[in-house]
Amino acid sequence: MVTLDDVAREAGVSRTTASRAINGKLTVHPERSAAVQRAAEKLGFRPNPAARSLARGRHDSVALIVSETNIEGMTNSFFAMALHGAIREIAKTDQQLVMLLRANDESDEKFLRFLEASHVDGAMVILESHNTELPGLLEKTDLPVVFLGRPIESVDSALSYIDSDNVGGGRLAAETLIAAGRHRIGIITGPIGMGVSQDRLRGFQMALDAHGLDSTLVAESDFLTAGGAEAMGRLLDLYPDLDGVFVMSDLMAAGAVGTLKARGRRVPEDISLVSFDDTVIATTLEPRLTTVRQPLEELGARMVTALAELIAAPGEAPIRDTLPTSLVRRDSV
Amino acid sequence: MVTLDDVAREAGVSRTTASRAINGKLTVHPERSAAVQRAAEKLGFRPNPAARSLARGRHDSVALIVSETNIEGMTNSFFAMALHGAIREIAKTDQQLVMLLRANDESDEKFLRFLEASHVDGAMVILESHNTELPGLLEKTDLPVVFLGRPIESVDSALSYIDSDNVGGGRLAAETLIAAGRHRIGIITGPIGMGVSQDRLRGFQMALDAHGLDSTLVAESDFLTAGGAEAMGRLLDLYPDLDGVFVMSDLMAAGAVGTLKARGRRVPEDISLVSFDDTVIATTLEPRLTTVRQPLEELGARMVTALAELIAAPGEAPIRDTLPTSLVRRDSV
DNA sequence: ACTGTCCGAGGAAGCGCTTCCTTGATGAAG
DNA sequence: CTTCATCAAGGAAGCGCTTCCTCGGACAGT
Repeated sequence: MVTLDDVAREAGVSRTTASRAINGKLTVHPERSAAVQRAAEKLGFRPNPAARSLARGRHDSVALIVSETNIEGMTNSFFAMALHGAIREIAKTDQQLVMLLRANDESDEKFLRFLEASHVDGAMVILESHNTELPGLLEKTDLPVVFLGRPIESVDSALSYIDSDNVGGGRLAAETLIAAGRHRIGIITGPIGMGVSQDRLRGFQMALDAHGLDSTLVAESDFLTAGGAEAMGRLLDLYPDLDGVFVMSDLMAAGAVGTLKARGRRVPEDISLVSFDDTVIATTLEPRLTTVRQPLEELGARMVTALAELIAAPGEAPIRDTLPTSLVRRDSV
Repeated sequence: MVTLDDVAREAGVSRTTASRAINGKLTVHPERSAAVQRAAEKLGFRPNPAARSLARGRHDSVALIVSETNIEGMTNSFFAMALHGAIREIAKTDQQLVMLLRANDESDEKFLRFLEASHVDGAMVILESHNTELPGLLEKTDLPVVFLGRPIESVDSALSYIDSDNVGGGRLAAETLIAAGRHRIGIITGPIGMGVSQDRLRGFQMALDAHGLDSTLVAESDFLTAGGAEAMGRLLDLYPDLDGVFVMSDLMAAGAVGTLKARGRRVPEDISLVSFDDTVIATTLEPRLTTVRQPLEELGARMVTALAELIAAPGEAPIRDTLPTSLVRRDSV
């Protein structure tokens, strides 16, 4: 850990002056100030916020008070539900949850610095399709990190993650469609670069192959509604005889159902559909979706406890937990 | 501020012993330990987390890394959109955002202690119908607090809040319906105990009164979908000749439209509807909703800056800002 | 040339807590 | 009765930073 003293020594000034320079006080000679800045930069100095708070009597942190119901209401997305589980679990400990925003246009370098400046004991990331670069980035830090969702990098790295049994979920979806008597079964995946997509696809294909069915009716998409609508169209164009489809998220399923209706295909009469997630969408859509449930709030909670374990025992083996998925039968099959 | 030294003095032991007792170390005589606990309780001692972090080299805080897109996707609720604005704004400063969960079953007393133990410089609350007790509770603390949404207590207190122009929004809704030639216009409100409900109702009634229309066709509800469906039914039962309705949230509008359809009323042919919020629901519903837009992300951002001002200048007058609402015309009028 | 100002810089104290090290007291062992 | 271990408790240092206070030097005014 680089302290202000180190910086002062490097710059050849007193700690007092270094402090002033770092804080942009005006009573310090420009030349020396520059020297301090240079030294700080060179050594990678990050002021310890705890020491600052103590000395200043100020904390530079504000609270957002979140009523439980605030987040209970957020049942409509993967992220929100996982967040709910995580916050609940944190509240049981005496830890604080600080939210760090990684802006879309922020450079990797800058974010890493920001993260280190935060002086947190560990970090968690809920992986969605848009932040797949984070695992690779966070590998560079030796801060304990837990991901919700298997990072694609996990095979040859020591990343820790909590995930649901996506392979099993994919198999479950496929078997449900097969059991319903379907045999031209397509699949709409999330970004194929994501671990979850690969795992679900694998489970799905294993099941179809085991039954001697064609498992190559694949359309890649993005987990979102519009993408699902578009991918469904593509699939239908290529395989007009489709009678079943596994869609990897409720959101995409909403889009897919729209396309299906627009093309005059009835669900489930003409084509059966199984989706994934079991968010509220699955119950509000017409027809209500048969979907593979992921225990999102549990995943969020487990992410928190896993991180605590990692912090308590650094250098141990990575934590990799898989929670079971289950099928929720409704009206779309 | 009560420090460990105060506790030690009160308990008649050394600071070292007090520290050990507080942290449950076993090398302290049970009797003295009890004395320390009593003293701490009596004085209301809360360990300063900054001092702890500094001494222990540990921070007891973990980060949740949130990509911007994570929360951009949360466009479907009042809370989520405001949160988005707030997080973005915080990221511009060097402050940290800590999320504090107020559990549904947590006592006021306990929460207040928890809040104080957090040692944050200030707090923010996004008011929704379920956490209306928070303003009254937080008045008891002298921590700077900013609410998003006018607390009902605001009239005779010094609470700070940011709100959208709900009176103007209510008027806007009414005038839109009147301009569409409607003259039996009902309204479905949120909980009437909430400031926002009162304000929107007031604006609505002012406009109807100005045009000599009956402004008493009121049904109270809860801002949620099911409530909206139910309230619409009530309104229809009482006033079968209704030809226009102002619904105070997109969520309730979704329910109301459902009821309307079920009863064979076409929107907007038979009855015009204006809602409030402009969340994604407004564009996904059939018909797409004409709705009063609140600048939710701006409200969230302004809440952050207001809090910063409050922290910087404590004891100043409360901050009360109102941001304009606007009408978004779609297909429901 | 002498005093008075002003400015930049450093010494040192101190923020509130934990913890190493030491000390005194007690009881067991020789 | 002395010696040792054992245990509870306190003294004091120190975590990394800010900031009050002091001080030396440069400069201007007389």
